[in-house]
Amino acid sequence: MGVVVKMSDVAHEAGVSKMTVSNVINGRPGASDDTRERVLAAVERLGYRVNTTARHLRAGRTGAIGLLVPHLDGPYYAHLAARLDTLARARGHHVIIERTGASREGELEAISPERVRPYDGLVFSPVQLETADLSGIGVPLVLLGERRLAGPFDHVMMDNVGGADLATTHLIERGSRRLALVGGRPDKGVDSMATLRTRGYRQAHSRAGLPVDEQRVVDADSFTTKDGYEAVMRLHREQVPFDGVVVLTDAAAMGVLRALADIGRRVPDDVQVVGFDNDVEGEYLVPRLTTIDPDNDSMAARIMELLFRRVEARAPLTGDAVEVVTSARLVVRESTRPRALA
Amino acid sequence: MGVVVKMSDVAHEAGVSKMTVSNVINGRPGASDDTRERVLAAVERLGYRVNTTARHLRAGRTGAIGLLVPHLDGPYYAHLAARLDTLARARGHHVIIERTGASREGELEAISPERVRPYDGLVFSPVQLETADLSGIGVPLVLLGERRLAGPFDHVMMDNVGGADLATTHLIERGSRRLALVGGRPDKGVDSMATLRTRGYRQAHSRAGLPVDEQRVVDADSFTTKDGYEAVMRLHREQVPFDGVVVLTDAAAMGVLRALADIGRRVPDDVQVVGFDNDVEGEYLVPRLTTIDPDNDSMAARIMELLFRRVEARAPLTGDAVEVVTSARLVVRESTRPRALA
DNA sequence: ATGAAAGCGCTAACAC
DNA sequence: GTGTTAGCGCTTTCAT
Repeated sequence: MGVVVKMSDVAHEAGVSKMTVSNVINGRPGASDDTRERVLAAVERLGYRVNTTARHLRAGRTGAIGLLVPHLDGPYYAHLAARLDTLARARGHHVIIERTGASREGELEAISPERVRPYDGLVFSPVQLETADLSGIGVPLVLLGERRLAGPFDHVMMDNVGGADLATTHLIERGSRRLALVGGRPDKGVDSMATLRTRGYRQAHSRAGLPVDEQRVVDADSFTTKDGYEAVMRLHREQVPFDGVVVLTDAAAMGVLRALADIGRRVPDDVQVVGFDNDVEGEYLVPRLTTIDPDNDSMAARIMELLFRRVEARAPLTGDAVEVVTSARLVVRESTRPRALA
Repeated sequence: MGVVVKMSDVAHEAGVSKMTVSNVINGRPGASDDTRERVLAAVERLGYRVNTTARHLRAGRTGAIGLLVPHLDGPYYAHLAARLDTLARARGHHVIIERTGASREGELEAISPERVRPYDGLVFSPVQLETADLSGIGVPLVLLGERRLAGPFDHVMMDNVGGADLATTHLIERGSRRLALVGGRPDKGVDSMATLRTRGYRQAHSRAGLPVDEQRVVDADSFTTKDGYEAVMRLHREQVPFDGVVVLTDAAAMGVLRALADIGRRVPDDVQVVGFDNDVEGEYLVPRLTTIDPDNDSMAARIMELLFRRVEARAPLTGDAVEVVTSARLVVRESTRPRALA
């Protein structure tokens, strides 16, 4: 247990040199099948595992990928972190999470040379910072999230517009004509989750040739369950007619469902509801929530692909920045009707 | 930017040897004040930072602390992870999060020699595993959470019993006599958050000489907002009288507050409510939630203290296991009455 | 009080 | 196809 097996032990056991062991372990060519087998057998027998610290020292790397996120309150970034870490491990790295607090100072500190030095690469979800703030960064960097920063940075974002369009179109196809939007927000030039999803809602309407009734577009502070509940209650109080609700998040959709129950409207018979995010809870609600799956897994995969392209090339900023928008998928469950109405 | 300053550069700049630089940097004795100053000046001027990878290689360590948790759904473990990471960094380490999925297989895999090897130490919140499963572990380990495993392991837990007692006693002192317990669970020998907090509720009653009316002890599936809401609705439907509610979690307390509003009972005038966890949201509820603060920060501090005691001694299991119970604190806000009634 | 040498475990570069 | 040499940046040991 206490004994640590090193490469030279394997070399000795297999009757070869350390270098040959290294070559075999790393799948490099230039070792006969015979030698390869003996080495692998020795590795197996001794239970050898490479010392990544030594490998990183030699390679001039640390093995750490920094994930800079505004907060860890919701499940979103926590899940993303877990997913990214799994992917990083497959490449001999690991993910360190740093909270920026969503403030300009917090973000500036997090990307300062001092703090950034220990990382081989960075995944950053910016809230306040602009392109200029990132100019001197000496580390491979992938941007994440709604904010589209011009510049030489790879950027991965979920398809907020397309997803909301998908959700809205689904409700229209299944017979709703007066669609409320819970969490809608006016488009003031700055992209955010809310403005982008609102754009998708409008886009679907215009494609279907349906007008948007502005009194049905209700803002919802922070997209919590409570906000969703109150948004519906407000519509009800003000007697705004609606037969479908597009909700900006599943959390808020939970509140929407409860509110509809409280005011005696059946889902999906009287009102259809569609959420966004595909939170696990949605599957256990009554009725089970139809929602948009932003496919966070493939988002995480794309992020790591882009990041390691640069990490491995040891080139933080080689001109060709890539922008990836991962495609959203509709998950139909019980809060929308099983098929189109006549 | 691209140039990396190493210790030999500093040594050259200060006109001393690497060894002297190392001594100064690490605060070791045996360097004249004069030399020390020159070295520090050189460090400053060149912007030198130690290469932790090299340091760890030399020390035979990795710098990684593994945090093995069942899941990352709620804010609880996410916050803990962030807190632990901050503390670990102060000691030149960092925290890697691993999800076990709360299953026996998941936990066994996570503590397998293969997976554990890359860590200098482990913080583990066990759900299924028993002492025997941890027997051969060759890494410093601190256990975390409700489950009290016999054995040579340090263990840190929050004071669930004391906290619930504190909450219950507070309600009694402020004049409630018929206290409901939302999330209560019968004590079947296996300790869990729910059974421990239930014990505190009973303990406070018996100390105050008050009987516990079992029909007021309501189970709540998974302590979500919805569970809390439904628990109160059930009490209401079954016409169980109550003038105070102890809720096992703040999340559930949110549902309790809404339910009380729905059935027209004023808080704290008709019914007092106290939660547990001191979630940030509690401060923004209407009324603001009185709650128990489990002091997660000092819990995190104790965990790291205990862990590094072993990491630095390079002794995973030196006989003297410590069990720490961090003390809970009452946070009085608006959901309980400002002072004792006559 | 300070320094020189050796080596942590691995791999790039160059023999053989 | 395989081995040898050298060195990544740091710290332990032993001299001075």
